[in-house]
Amino acid sequence: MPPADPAASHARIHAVVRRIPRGRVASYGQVAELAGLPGAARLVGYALSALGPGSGVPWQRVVNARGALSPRSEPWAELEQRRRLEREGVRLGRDGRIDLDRHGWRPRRGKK
DNA sequence: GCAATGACGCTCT
DNA sequence: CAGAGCGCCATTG
Repeated sequence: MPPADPAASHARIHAVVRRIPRGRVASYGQVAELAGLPGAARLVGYALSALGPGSGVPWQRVVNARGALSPRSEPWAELEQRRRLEREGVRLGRDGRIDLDRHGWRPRRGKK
């Protein structure tokens, strides 16, 4: 399969994040893998940051592999993300970490 | 077109 | 457990 176009990868990531159900979180690496870009965790973060408000993408459900939120250019967003997740039923530990064992998204290979 | 940067991940020391 | 190094792809100067 030929290499995917830049815009395609972007769209794939976008689609994967959108399928994350409420109350669950997925890691960047996981999203990247599902998007067909294994090992490109950075791309996910970059793609999301490049997006923006109103994109319809629940970016808040994307956290790092440790289940913690990633500091962004502006610290406000981190708090916003945490607040949104808690509102969806996701509880954070004392260290601000999410129990992936409990809230980690387990995609179904329904893909075909 | 090259170099630097960025919401990351994994392995090794 | 903490720190450093390498890989990954796209965007920007």
